[in-house]
Amino acid sequence: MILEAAARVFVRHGYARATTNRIAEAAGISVGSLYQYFPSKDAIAVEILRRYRETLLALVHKHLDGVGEATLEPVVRALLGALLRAEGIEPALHRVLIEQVLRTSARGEISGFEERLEGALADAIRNANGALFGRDPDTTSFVLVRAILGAVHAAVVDRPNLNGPALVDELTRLVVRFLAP
Amino acid sequence: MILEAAARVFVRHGYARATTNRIAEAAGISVGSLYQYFPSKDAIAVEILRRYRETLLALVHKHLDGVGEATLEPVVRALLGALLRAEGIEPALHRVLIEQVLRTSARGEISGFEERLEGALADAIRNANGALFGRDPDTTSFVLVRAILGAVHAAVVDRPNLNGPALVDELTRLVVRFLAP
Amino acid sequence: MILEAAARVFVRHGYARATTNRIAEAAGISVGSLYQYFPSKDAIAVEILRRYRETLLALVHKHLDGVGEATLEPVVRALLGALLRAEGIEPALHRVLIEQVLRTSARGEISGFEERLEGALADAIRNANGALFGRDPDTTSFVLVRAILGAVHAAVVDRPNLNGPALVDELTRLVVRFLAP
Amino acid sequence: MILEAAARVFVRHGYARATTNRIAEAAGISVGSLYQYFPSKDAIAVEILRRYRETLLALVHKHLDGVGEATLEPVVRALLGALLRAEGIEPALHRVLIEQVLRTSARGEISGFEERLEGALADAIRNANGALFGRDPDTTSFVLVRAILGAVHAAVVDRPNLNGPALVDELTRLVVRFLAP
DNA sequence: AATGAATGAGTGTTCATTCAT
DNA sequence: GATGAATGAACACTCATTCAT
Repeated sequence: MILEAAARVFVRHGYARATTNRIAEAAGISVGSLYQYFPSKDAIAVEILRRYRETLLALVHKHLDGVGEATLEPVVRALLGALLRAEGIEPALHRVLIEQVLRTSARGEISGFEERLEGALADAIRNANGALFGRDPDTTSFVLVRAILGAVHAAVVDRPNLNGPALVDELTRLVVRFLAP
Repeated sequence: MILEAAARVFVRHGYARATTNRIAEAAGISVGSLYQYFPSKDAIAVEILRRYRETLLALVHKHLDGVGEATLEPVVRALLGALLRAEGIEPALHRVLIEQVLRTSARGEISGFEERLEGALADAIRNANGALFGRDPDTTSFVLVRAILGAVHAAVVDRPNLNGPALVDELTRLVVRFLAP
Repeated sequence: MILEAAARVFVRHGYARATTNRIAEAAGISVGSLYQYFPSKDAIAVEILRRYRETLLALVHKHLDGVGEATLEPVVRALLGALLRAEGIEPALHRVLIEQVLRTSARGEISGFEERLEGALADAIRNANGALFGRDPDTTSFVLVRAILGAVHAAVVDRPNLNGPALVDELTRLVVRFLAP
Repeated sequence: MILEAAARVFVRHGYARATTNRIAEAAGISVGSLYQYFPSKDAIAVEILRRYRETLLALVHKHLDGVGEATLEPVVRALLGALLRAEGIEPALHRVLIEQVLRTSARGEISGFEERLEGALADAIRNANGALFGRDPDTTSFVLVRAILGAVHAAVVDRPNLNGPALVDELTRLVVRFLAP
């Protein structure tokens, strides 16, 4: 409850202007109670971000786990479609958390999300394509994860009305062509 | 002077802890004088971001203006290399501004940067490739701009030591393959 | 139990930072139960101080009751030794209570301790010395009680390693000479 | 101005309930201004105590500097009289500061006051009496300083109406007899 | 134009106390 | 009786902004 309320307040007011009293009010409790569940405002944001991150990672794993060489394209298409249909992404929340919380004390506790995605993708690549002859798998998955995250994120945040098949087509094409040997 | 000083203070302390007194001190003037040139702290950040944005756009235009079909790959490679060599990107400043300023009051005054990049890219695409038969140019440039921005930004911010030729190779491959008909 | 626990918490954290929850926890009960036995945090401190005061008074009486003229010095020496050996003084507790509790609401409920000591001493003086010709017994016992309390308290609190025979010698000398006719 | 106002508020409300806003109001300024002169509430109390301490030490030195063997009694009498006439002691302020401020962070910055008094007294003793044959000068001055501080302090705080000649007589007797060889 | 002392609303956080269970 | 979650007033402190000099 508190996390949901806090997420709403973060989205509506931004992190800096989301006062603990406002969050408590939105959660229908008192500030005092808020502090019985979370030791600080930062801790609330960190927990929201942690859960969000786990959700996304689970979604990615769910799609990539069964991937094989023949199935690369449909799997990528399904994953991207799921991401874009906001099954994983909560745009405004993601934005405010990434943009503002990371600046605060919590930096270190949160990092590693993209790195884990890169690892998951690198594994999937090896399973599907064998070696990308001559290409460094670390660099390849770094570029791909960050590029896709950038595009998906931008699509969800800045172009909510663009989420049509054309977008999935283009994103899928980007991935599949990039991963061709 | 004020803008340079403010940029330094933003980078060093983060937006929220960059007090106007600190900025004024770093600029060698008094707070009072600061407010004679900028009506608010936000206005300073907005102006920094505006200039930063213009610099990046100019860099992109400079590289794309002479692009022709035969030269797509070297041009892309040169542009990406320039971006990654921090000729355009100042990672820490970019991060603090994007991550923190946009949430504040200034949201609306700043947007449009990526859209203009997309326009520039779309033009270049048309000049170089003619039509990408059957593909929607808006969606294509949207995906490409956001993907590249995501990857370049991540590389500059999170992997300052990764900026080797392999990275440029992969990024160039991403672009060129994606733009193939 | 509650009082012992509270005393420990007062000593460890100071009065202001000794929360009622901490006290209850130290006592192995809940805050709610705490408030079934004491109406407020102050009341706990007052009761601790009251008992402490009674202990000290009893110690003084025990030594002074049998005093006679011939025995003044050994009695004084024994009493001072007992006080300094912490048979009566618990320095840290004394300090925190005296220094912090008295300021709170409880001022009036606690006073009278020194006055009763003065009375006890005045009686002992009369028994031992008869009249201190020409000297006002009230002033004399006031001065003596406060001087000794000051010195003993300082010794226990500030000079725990000074509690040797030399200290008792000097204190005894102070008392005996002062009470000489 | 701030220190005077703070002293008044400390005395009236006690340290814990002396809010910085109250102090600022009493000083006729805003909280913000308060913090331009002192970095914290504690710092204000520490500075008050420091000045108070210096005043007292100066008073003691002024009286003891010219002491000689023959003049011990009149000098002691004059000093005690001065102390009791509140030339040096501000009872309520002293109490609240000693009792409450020392518990806070400032402990270390303030200590040493009594020790310096002991040193001053020890010097005076040597000048006046030569050696107190066989007695440890450190213990002697410790006992005397703490005893006198205790008695004088109590007189000023608890017996404002007792400050008559009889009190000075008794205190002087205490000192002179104690210092006799 | 330049200064910088002054402002005061606003923040995160604490903790004595209450009361439904 | 016992519990402990809930309360919310209160606090120290910050900082964007103003304005008299």
